[in-house]
Amino acid sequence: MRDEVDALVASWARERPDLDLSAMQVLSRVSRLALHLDRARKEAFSAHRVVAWEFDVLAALRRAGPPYTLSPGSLIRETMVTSGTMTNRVDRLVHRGLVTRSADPSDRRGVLVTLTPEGRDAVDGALGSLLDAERRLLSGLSEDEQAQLAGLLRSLGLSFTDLAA
Amino acid sequence: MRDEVDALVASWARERPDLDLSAMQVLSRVSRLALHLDRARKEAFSAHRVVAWEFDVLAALRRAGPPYTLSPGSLIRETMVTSGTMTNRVDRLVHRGLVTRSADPSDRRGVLVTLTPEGRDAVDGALGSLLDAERRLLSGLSEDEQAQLAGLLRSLGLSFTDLAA
DNA sequence: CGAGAGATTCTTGATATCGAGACTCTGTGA
DNA sequence: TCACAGAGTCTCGATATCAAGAATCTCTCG
Repeated sequence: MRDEVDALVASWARERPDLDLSAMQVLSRVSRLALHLDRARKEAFSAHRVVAWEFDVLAALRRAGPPYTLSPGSLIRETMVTSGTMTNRVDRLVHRGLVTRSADPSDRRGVLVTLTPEGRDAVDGALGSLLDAERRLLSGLSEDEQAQLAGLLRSLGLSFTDLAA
Repeated sequence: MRDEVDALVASWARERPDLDLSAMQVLSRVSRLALHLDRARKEAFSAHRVVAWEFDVLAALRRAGPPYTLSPGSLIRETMVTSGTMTNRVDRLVHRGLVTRSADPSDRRGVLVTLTPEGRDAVDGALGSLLDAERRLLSGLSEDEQAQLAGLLRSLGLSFTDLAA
């Protein structure tokens, strides 16, 4: 079976027969899959009145374990966004009652963001729907294939970050 | 070697031992790789004074072959953005002199977007840098592994779009 | 002990996106 | 032929992001 990326590469090959396009076969598929995945996540979250960026923040707090508290700096590192973005996100989550913001008693520069019970319910529900949706999306691959794919993606990601460093 | 996703899954497993997290092993890696890839693309394009969204539009026109002309509707389908976004993109590319906009002689509702020689130079240069960067990012995998990965991603993508339909 | 480098968070302004709806034009069916 | 459903494009308002810099506080080192 041919997919969109095969078509993409074929049209580049027609116009630029001088180039080696093999890298596209892998990396264009990664980008396209990520796009489709974003839409699927959005869909999965909608039943829980949560959008993707909210989930990212709430999930980081949930994963931290009780008392479900992290600094904005930790949240920035976990979610890979800038500090301005995180300030804005925390503001809106406070306004929705899903997290609270309080002063860090041990560092007067610092702030602590804590999940409320409502926030915890929201993230737990959304995670369930997300995992259901993801399993459905992966159902076309056998377990062996899924494991193989996870392994190759791990290798690729590790060599990415090595190159960046 | 462990990566960030192994750590992510491990912390979810600690907090939610009741859930089956295997799907994350594949799909979280896809999302994260796409993020890193976006940054690498941006970097590769910068030498040619092109940003990613500009490349996406110019590349669609370049792939179409002479006379390098497409309708906004075709560009929307190629680049997977909304019509409002495409209007805005074409406006700015016209302003930069990389494309022209003209009336479609055969349909008075229609518009034709055409690559200028400057646009063609820009996209050809950017494509070269992009492919160089992508090959570097993939250099950690053997050719066999790259082919295997491309094949698995193709299967996954095809089953995605089947499910969406 | 005090100065300055660094950490932490927030503010501001520029940018780019989406979604919904407006507008114009095409082409078909009665 | 003429209404009208639908295609194609654009406008507008809401939203979210980033980058750069300001403001505040900590802590090391001379």
